[in-house]
Amino acid sequence: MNLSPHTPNLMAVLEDRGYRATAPRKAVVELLEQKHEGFTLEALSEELPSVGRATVYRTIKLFMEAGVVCKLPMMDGSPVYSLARVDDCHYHYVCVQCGAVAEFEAATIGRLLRAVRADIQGQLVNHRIELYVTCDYCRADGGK
Amino acid sequence: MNLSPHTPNLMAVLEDRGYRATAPRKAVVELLEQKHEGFTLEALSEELPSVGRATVYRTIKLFMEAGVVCKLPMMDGSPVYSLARVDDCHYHYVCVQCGAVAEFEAATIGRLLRAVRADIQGQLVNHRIELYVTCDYCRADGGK
DNA sequence: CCTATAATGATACAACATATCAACACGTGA
DNA sequence: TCACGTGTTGATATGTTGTATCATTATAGG
Repeated sequence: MNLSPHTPNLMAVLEDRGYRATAPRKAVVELLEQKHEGFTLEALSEELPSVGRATVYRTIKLFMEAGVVCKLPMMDGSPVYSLARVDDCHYHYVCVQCGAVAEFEAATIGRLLRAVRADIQGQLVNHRIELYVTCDYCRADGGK
Repeated sequence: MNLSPHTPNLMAVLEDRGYRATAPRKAVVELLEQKHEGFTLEALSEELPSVGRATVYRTIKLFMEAGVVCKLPMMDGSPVYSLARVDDCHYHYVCVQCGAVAEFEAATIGRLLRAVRADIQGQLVNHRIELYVTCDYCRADGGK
């Protein structure tokens, strides 16, 4: 893993996985590097009129397979996408108002999972933990 | 709260909330009481050809508002619905193979949230925790 | 039994996402 | 440089999940 936080070379991630560095993909990457937290694919696509919608979805899917982009559900279930900056296991918290996504890492969670494993039937294969917050910026806005 | 585990009187839940006990709703309830774990609304609707799709969705929505039915995302984001049997705060684990849903309660989670609150910016307003397992039954099937 | 209102269901629509497929771009080997 | 095979694109159609609309019907309560 050689993703440097905040400035991963996204195009290289794709090339390392055997994909070509095409113009449409570069356009997606360029946008991604700017608005890398808490975006929707429809918005992304609208901001890239030169790139087909299908290609935007496909490119993001490649990044998800590479573990570089995460998709998470808002409280109502609608999807938000986010660039992952921490390379290994991480969790997200999302602002319920503006959709901004941040990551956190909690050693506590490992302990939680070990404790929970005893309480459930079956073999734990995965888990999902999402926190929903009002971010400081939105709180300062006074709910505007 | 007077939901007796495993056999809640679902129709009464609706009536307590001011809704009528109509025939379509009774049909939904009857099915719900049988296959109460890990179902999709499309499947539910298909099994109730006498009830309109919209009514199935509407009825389940009422149960969700009453806290009696939960909607949770599978690992790929697709929704699964489940009857809630425990009345207060509870969490779910889902079999990734058959979609069966079970509930668990972990005191640990309260501690987790308190610990995490210090690690994140913003005000925690909600959270989501889902565990994905291979249930004993599916494991016995040998991945069939 | 009448009437106001809740509820239904057919249909259309919306949001999010993938499948199809002809046209195109790209790298490579001749 | 050309030709070829394959990866890629984008327009379009389709799929999935869910809600809005609205004319019609059912229901409860006087």
